[in-house]
Amino acid sequence: MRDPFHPPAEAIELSAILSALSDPTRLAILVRLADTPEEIRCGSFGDMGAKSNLSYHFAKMREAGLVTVRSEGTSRYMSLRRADIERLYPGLLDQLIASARSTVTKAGVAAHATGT
Amino acid sequence: MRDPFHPPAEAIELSAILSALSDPTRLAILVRLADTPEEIRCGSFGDMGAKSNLSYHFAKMREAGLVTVRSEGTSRYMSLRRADIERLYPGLLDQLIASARSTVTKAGVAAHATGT
DNA sequence: TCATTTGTTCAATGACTTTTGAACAAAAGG
DNA sequence: CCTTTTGTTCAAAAGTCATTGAACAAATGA
Repeated sequence: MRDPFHPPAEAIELSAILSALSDPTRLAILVRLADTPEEIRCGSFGDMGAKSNLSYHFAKMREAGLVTVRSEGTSRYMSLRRADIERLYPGLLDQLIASARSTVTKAGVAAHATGT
Repeated sequence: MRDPFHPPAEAIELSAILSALSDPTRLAILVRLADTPEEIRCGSFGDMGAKSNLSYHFAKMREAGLVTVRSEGTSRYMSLRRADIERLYPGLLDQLIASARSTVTKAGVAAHATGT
């Protein structure tokens, strides 16, 4: 499979980053990516919904400039574009991750509402 | 005019905050609010678009828990809900303001794209 | 009372979002 | 070659978003 398109760093817009993270599922994906030092295989998010829907969420995050996606065999591996985002918006990504962590549980979805 | 509804602090969701700030006009409003120590009269944003559209944007920000709106005479005054947001998501609001400042110019809309 | 100021609400429009299942594509393994 | 694995793309549906101008409401001031 071919590697997908990624926007160049200069084209990463703040509003697009926030838009990408305005969805609870994608916030949960962010936290999982932040909690994992290596790349994550896209398939390992299977507990978060249907394949086609996840594919849609991955594309959103990739098009916003939040993640890099790499193809290998039949699989795809994702990781955060830490350096690019840090250079454009210093401190932003870490802060978003910290805030998201307080909202997202290990299970994958929102807490706060349930009081945990 | 009656004061509008505001969500209680516990109901302020991260995804709603990010959603409210995923729009360039509202990011510009955020920066203007952050740059002004006192409340701002809603009418003073007239350079950012049509009245009815601004009213829509104000409502979005208010419903997300980002701002407080107070009525006085025929006017409305807006300010950031700094304390509430700081307690729920420490550091988040200041970071978003800092990042937004690098994207938004005094004129009101986006820079970065134009290279300024 | 009548007009002005300030802002909201409404209806309409066109565009985007999220979600689903079915169809498709590409690599790998038998 | 056939099958399995992994993931994308497509079409459809239902919902939300941003924007506009017109109509409305409420306070103020002549």
